[in-house]
Amino acid sequence: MGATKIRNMEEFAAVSGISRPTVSKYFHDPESVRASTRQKIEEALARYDYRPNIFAMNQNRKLTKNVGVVVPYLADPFFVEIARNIEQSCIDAGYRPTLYSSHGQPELEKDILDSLRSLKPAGVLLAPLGRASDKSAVESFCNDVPTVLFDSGIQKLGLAFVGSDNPQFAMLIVDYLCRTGEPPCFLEMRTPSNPNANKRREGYVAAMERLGHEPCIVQMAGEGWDFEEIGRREGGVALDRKQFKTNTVLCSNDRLAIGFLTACYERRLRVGRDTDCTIRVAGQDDHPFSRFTCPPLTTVAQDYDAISRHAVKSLFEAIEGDNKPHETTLFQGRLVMRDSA
Amino acid sequence: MGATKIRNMEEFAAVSGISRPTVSKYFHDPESVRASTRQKIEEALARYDYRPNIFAMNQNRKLTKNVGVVVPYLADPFFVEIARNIEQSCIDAGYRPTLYSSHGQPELEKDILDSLRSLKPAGVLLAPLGRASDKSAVESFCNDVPTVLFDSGIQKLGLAFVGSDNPQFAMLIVDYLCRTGEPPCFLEMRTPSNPNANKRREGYVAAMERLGHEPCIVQMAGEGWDFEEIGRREGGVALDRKQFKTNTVLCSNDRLAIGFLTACYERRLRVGRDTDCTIRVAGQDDHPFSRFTCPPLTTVAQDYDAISRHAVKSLFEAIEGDNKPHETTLFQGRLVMRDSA
DNA sequence: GCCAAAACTTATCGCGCGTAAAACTTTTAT
DNA sequence: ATAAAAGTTTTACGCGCGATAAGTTTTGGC
Repeated sequence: MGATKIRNMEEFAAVSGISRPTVSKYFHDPESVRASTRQKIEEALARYDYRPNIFAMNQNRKLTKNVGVVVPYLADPFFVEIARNIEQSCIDAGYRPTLYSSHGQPELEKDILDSLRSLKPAGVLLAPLGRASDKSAVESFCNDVPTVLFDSGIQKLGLAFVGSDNPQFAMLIVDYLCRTGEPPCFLEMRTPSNPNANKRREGYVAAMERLGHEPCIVQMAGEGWDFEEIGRREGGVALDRKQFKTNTVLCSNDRLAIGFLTACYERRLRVGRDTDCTIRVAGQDDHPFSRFTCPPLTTVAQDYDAISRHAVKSLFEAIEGDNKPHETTLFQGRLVMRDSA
Repeated sequence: MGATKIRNMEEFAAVSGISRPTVSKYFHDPESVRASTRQKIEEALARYDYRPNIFAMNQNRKLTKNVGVVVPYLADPFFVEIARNIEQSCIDAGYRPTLYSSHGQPELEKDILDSLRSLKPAGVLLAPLGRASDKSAVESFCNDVPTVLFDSGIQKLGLAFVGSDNPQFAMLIVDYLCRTGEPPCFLEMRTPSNPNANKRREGYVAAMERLGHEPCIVQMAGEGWDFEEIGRREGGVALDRKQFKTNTVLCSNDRLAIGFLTACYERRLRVGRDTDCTIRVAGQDDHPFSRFTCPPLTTVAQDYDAISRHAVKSLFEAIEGDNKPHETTLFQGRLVMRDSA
């Protein structure tokens, strides 16, 4: 450590024996300067630990190194997992990710996009609220800022969409459930926040028809993102009303399933595939907690890793010039057999 | 909307009929200008929707309006809940919160603090990793940036510490468990990441001794933040080894309890307070999922709301000049009786 | 209506860096 | 060896705003 403190790039350039514009170039892209120059700068960097003023940098740069990551509901560990992967990929690529959660509130989502604009981000990875999103706000945002949508797509907005092949999810697990017992009923919210729910229902219906079974869809009342509570309360109502025509229930997602398992427990129904069980329950997503429900939840795993990796890749390709048309990438689910079905 | 686009404060001042320095003053604090002036500016604001360049603002201001919020592990919905409250309080106070998660990695925590420095935040709300934190890094950060610690305190670092009265948590639930059945054994990790765990153990021991029972502490192997899996795997080992001297297990926190419930399920142990149950399990925290375990988990609720509210309040008081000495504020827990104990 | 205080205007500087142009130096290719 | 290419230095300007000083207008209390 040098004793003198470096106050700005001018001073740092002086102690490293390089001119300021070249130093500036170095910070923009270390590879863009000659190796001998780079070495000089890095030696000075080690001795004085100077760091460019981030505000002054971003003020004049057309494009900052900021990347916004927006998820609809951070209380869902699924999104935390995705966010963690995305953040890491961004850092590795030399960008500064910032995480935002809409917390299920459309107003907040709008505010986030609004304040994100003023950060002049190089790009944004956005998982929109879905049905509740202010479409025109999202659309105008996508027009202004390079944005890749993930998890839940809105029309063909943004540079690309990366998500899961939801119909395949449903088909995969319907297949499994039919092979191993009675065909499943489908439990979902009447007005799901997330458009993926519709794809999953359609996948369920298609799979059932293909296998020659009549679909049985049970829809629950309730709004918002409090899925577990809705699954418990309204799923319980459905149980009491005997709305399930078979002993097998496929939930639209794991969080509903977790709540529904509680409803079953409250009614002393044994859940599982053993002979002494009266009901089978399955979910979709492989929520981090599904491993720990009682019984552990059989489900279809989203490929968190592939989704986050590909979303980041798409964004950076677009930022760095590749002018591709809008592309939708969907990843397959993987069956996770546990004890609940 | 006016047709002409406003490029900077100069132009905006022109269309609003006010001088630039006064407009600047307005954006710094709307109350600091005359009502008639404020009205003129706000009318122009409605017509032209100009927003000051955030980078130029922060470059010259001694203090930005940025507030950093750092949590150790976002995959734990407890921290999401706290973060959500804190974010809202900051926004209401006119600040810009930014959320970071250390994701259980000490290196990442250090990086976050490092990059936070360069954002010149007005203040930071930090829930450190705890035992794994780089103490000297946290200390030097606290010396440079107004920081309020929460959840897990490190010595007397920072402006203040806001958390839960952990000994009281343990006493509260030990009391309850003893009143309603056999005295509890205490299940925890051998090397807990979080210093709160030690306080809880001490509270447990004190409460047991006060009630004339011999403490029984079962410690589990395992490192990291994967509490549920540790509770399941190592809790299961403890069950198999019959390490619990009574039929009641108090877990150091809810996430361990959630995993431990799975371990019980795997061994076909009925958990609860009914006569046909063989084991009672309780947790501490009132994790958002505890309502949905099977059986629902009896626990001690952290006062999320009070903690987040008071942490933000402490920070803003300190920022706005009150030069108080370091103050520790602990909130009481509330017993949440469910079916597991 | 007077007068001091408060609020505003005008003018000017500085922040730390990006960026561009022109002259210069080093490296690479022929 | 020579020319071309690539990298570097010097010089200079601009970004959008914060901050300040000196002068002008408005306000509110009497």
